[in-house]
Amino acid sequence: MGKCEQCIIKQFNSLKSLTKEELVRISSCKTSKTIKKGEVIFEEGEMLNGVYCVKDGICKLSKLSENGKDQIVKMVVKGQLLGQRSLISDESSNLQATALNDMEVCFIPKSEIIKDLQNNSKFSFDVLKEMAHDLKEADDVIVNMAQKHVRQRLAETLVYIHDTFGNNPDGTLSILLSREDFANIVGTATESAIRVLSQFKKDGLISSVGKQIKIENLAGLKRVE
Amino acid sequence: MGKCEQCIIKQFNSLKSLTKEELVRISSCKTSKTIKKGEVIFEEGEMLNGVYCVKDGICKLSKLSENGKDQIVKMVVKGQLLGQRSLISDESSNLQATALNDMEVCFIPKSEIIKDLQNNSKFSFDVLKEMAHDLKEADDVIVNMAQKHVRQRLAETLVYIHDTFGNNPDGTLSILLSREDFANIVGTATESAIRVLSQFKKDGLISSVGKQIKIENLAGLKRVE
DNA sequence: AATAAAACATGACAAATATCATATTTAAAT
DNA sequence: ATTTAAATATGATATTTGTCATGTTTTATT
Repeated sequence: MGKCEQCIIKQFNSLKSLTKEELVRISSCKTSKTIKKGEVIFEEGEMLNGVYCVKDGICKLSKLSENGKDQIVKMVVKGQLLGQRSLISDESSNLQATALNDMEVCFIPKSEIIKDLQNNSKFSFDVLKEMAHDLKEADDVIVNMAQKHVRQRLAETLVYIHDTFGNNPDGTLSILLSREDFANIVGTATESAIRVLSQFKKDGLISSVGKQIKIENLAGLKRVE
Repeated sequence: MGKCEQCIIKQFNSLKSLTKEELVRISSCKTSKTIKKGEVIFEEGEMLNGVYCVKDGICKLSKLSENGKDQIVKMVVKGQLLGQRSLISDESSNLQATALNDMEVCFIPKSEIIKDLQNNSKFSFDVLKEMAHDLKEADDVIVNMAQKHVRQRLAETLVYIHDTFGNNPDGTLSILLSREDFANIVGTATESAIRVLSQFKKDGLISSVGKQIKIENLAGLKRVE
């Protein structure tokens, strides 16, 4: 099993602020897991006893609404941590995590993380900064949900995925999402998401083959109202 | 001017985790301010060089959307802190803070707070916990905005205000909001908010005299779909 | 007290979105 | 390779919500 001290993934998250000694200690008690596409990593309401460090793959964080729809709140990719919030507030998870493709993750037990949060102020300040950033993003999503149309939210989602998660050599978005996933990000009916994407295609803003989507006119997408 | 060590307000927020020495130090550099109803405490995009501790009154945190509407993201009442997020991520404020009634606040300079965040791990863990809680609330709001109807969101807002901020001896909600404020919380047109509130009144769920709103049927409001 | 300005209220209509029905295509399973 | 199931697509229609117009009430100002 890999050693945390030597793992390059940590430089992308707050674990980079741990000392070598702390990393060695964490390395000795962490466990590696492979998670298959579609598998649930943890459920809404589940008590987490640790955090996951995503070494490879992508997952969605979603919450089931009373109307039976799953609202996707955030996506977590390679390099990021999963489950910190629940761990810190010592509550059961508010969201469900589901793998969007095959994943490699390391699980670090709660007790170890808490120990470091209490002793290493650089680490805890780093976690704090990440949380502050997440909160800002969440506030922005609230405003978008409340004030923008489905068309606009979907256009912005495409731009966001393009800018944040990058794309394949052929220019297609690196993340494969079903139309239903898009609907659940934007907060609309699947049919509506399909309709809007079809329209974007007709308008030459995107092209698509199956789930593979390519942005053809980024500036145009940004102008969608 | 009051002394932080003796101030009872701090027990409601993370400042309670500061040592007596830290509180004395902060007390010596804080400034008290009175803010009139309707006054802006800080604007969107403004760089904050400190946090506010709310001694009395209530304010709204909002963000201007491109369509010209002000989305209210959160309300901050007596006992809570204001501006921590921007301070921690070292960015300009993402939201505007506006007093909903006359307020008493203490302003604590950034340098003092940062010093304590770095040296007092109990304090920083406490701030972290509060932030984690805010993030959870924000995620819930996202789901509600995306999946529920205006009627339902407004009913839940009334219940939330009732449960969180309490009510006056006569049973009316302790926070006075205009119909426009309600619309800006729920993310709808002012006319729609007015219509829905009128309907709630007809249905006997609430009663109202001007801005004074009284919940007449809490269980009924919770059942609104 | 008179006037002006907000805030509140409501109708009529338009736009956005959801829902239901039903093909068609694509992927999965035997 | 065939069958089955799931995902995508699109039309028709209903519901929700927004916008504009206009009137009334409340609050603020002189």
